[in-house]
Amino acid sequence: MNASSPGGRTQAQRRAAAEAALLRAAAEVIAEQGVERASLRAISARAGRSRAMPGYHFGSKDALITRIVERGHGETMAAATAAPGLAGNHLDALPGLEALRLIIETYLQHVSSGEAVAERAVIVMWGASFPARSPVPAMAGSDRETHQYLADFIRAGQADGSVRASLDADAAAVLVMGMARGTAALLLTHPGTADVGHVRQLAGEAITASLRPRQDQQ
Amino acid sequence: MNASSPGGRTQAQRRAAAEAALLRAAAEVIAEQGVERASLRAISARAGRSRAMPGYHFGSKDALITRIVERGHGETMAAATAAPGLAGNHLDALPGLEALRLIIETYLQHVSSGEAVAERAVIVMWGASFPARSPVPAMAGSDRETHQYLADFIRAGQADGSVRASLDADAAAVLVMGMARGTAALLLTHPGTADVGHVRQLAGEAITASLRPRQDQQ
Amino acid sequence: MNASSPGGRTQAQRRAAAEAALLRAAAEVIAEQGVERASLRAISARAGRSRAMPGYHFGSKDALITRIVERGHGETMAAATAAPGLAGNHLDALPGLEALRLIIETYLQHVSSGEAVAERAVIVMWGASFPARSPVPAMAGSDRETHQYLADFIRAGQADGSVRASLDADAAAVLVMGMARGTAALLLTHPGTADVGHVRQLAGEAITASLRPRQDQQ
Amino acid sequence: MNASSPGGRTQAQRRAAAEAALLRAAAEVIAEQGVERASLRAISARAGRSRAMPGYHFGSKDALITRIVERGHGETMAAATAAPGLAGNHLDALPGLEALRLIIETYLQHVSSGEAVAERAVIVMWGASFPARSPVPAMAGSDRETHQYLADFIRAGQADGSVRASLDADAAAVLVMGMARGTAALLLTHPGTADVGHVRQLAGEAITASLRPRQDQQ
DNA sequence: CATGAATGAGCATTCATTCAT
DNA sequence: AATGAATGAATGCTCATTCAT
Repeated sequence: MNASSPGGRTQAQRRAAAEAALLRAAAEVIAEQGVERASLRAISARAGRSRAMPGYHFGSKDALITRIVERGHGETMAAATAAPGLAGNHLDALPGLEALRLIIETYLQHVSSGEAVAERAVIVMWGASFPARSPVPAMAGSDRETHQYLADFIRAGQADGSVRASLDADAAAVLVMGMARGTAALLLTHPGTADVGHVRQLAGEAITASLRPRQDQQ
Repeated sequence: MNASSPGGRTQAQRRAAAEAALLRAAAEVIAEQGVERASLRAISARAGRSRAMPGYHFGSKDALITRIVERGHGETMAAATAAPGLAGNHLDALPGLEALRLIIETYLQHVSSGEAVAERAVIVMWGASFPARSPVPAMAGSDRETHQYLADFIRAGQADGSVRASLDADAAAVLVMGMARGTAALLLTHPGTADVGHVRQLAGEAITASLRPRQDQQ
Repeated sequence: MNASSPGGRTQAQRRAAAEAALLRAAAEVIAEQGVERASLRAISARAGRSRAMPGYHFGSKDALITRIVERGHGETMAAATAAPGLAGNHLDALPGLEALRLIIETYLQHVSSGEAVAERAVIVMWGASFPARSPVPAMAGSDRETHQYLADFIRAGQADGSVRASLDADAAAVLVMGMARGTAALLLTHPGTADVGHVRQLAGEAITASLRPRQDQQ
Repeated sequence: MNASSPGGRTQAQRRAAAEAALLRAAAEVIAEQGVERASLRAISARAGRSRAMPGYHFGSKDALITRIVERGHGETMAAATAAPGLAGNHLDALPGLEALRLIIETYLQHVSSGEAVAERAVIVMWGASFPARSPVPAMAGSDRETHQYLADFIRAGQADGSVRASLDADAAAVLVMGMARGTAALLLTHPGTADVGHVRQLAGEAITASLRPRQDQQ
């Protein structure tokens, strides 16, 4: 765009690179120290930039946090959608209950892999949002989106018969989301307590067994 | 003890009352503002005491937090044990799976009631313990105790036949605990999203359906 | 005095014992930590008494400090007077210059012995009195007494011919006192730097050589 | 460096000016109130800066104190080297004993002049270093340097014959340094007690008379 | 476009002191 | 006579933010 950028990298590109470096550093520091303890100084230092960069690029710490929340939400959604068990199929092609189980198992697998810094940061920020006056207001919206995302799959499952029609879709979504986030948090904070694969499989079974139409029981 | 205190309030009683007031106030402020934002000033003010009291009674903020964690852990255990559905029976008299379901349902009921300040504070502190370097080190021990408590019921269920013998008791305990804490957190942070009773019932069904011996499937 | 003290120890004796224990503990803590860092809590703890005892017995920290200053001053004077080289004679029987030299050498010997807690505390409090607004106001009076004590010996020496008549007795007293206190402080803070005996002997020679009547010059 | 600063005050200059103002203010407050009573608030206020500046420029109070110690040490050395009696000559050109006497007399003159804020601060910090656990750890190194500086002159005097060869140079250095610091402290804390000129002259005579080779005695 | 100097608010903690017992 | 509970003031320090360069 700007003809004055000689090296082939436009200013917009440099700006985007700087922001990406800051966001990555922020996610790392947040995952390590928590939202409140993650100082802009530490984030700037880890990103190798000057202390004023966060304010310059994002305006305030709250705005930076909001960006991290959105970014982590997006990455989590993308990772869930790109489930390894899909084999090219789209998630919507599966029965609702199967899609739900696959999403949760993929999520637990992904989070526990140790590579998902953004997802870990999201869990940390989720934890920080528990107080009544949350210092991460952006988390509320992200949570609502996640809830709707899961509830929609449950309703789809009720439509296609894979999910029991009589149950409250919102309550089921709260259960599924709470189970996924809660077990993920425990797996991260208490790594050696249980085998990740077993937990993941059990989580899938719990979803399937509790949401499917009643077969044998009356 | 001291005969010179005629009014019925000994110094030990006054001290205990002051500590109780501080602990109650601390739990409230933590539930409202979070662990880091809960300043000793605010806690003292809410307890109606001077700013130096937390330091005088507990030595440091960390020690106060530890006390709150222990207290909340104890109250949670007591509330779970005193389940309303027990009707005088002891928890150990039930089959392991039934006891587990009762504990979790009681917990969710209790937390959502709005009266359980200590339990809500525990959830908030649990959320604060998600970063790799947790500012609530005492939470780790409390979590481990809770895990063992649940795992023991699961193993008891495997012994009495109410829980599938082939599953990993630790993995199951992680799932149950994660589900309970995670759904409780969601119910607290997003109150109107789903009906508490439905979520509680679904949680119980998820536990029962996923841990009981397989009946129909193969 | 009080007939209600059964054990043979009167209340006045018990009071004196408590005060002595507090004063000894205070001198120790002051020698270790300095005047400002010597908290009444630490002093009480070292004396094995309750935290309110200093205030009860001395009224305030300043008053306690004043008592320590007076006590240390007295002990220093007593130690200087009981010089080991006197062999029964009284200090006043010696020529003024010789008495002065003996006082200083005894003082340096005594302070460096490691047993003189009160004297070390006096040096520490002397150091604390260097700021323009001293937190040890009692030190000024003690210093003045010491100055007069030394100046009197110098004037006596001028009268008996052992000290040069032409010199300013006050200036000489400042020099002698500064030399004694300053070298004592250095010996205490930098123990291994020089041999105590050499320093003590040199100090004596410096006093003798600079204050005696001129023999060879002119 | 930066061409965009037209007014002649670069950022580096502003930083240096701010640090100098803080150091000067710190020396003043320390000389007045002592090291422990010299709060960063008071220092900032006297420097006309905000309360966060000491932390920003020096990191901690200890680091600031260390800077003051080094600065005062340097100024003291510079003042001693630039003795008014030198008349262009270098200090090393004099006999060792003469140089030593000149250094001490210059020091006493300089300190008593009332203009030497840094030197007075050094004396105050020296006094604060008397406790066994000194709150001014940087003073130890500064003292050692001063000791070596003086001991080297004494050894040079022994080499050139102006100082008695048989004496312990380290012991003599302790005596000279203790005398200088001690008398300076007394002159500052008890201004009217003795004439500064007399004390200074007597100090010089004491050094000369006690360190020179014995002429008449024996 | 980007930096670092500078600020004011807030934090946990320690202290000498006072008071009821 | 003696204790420990309780207080308000003060301290060093960290932080997000703003501003001149």
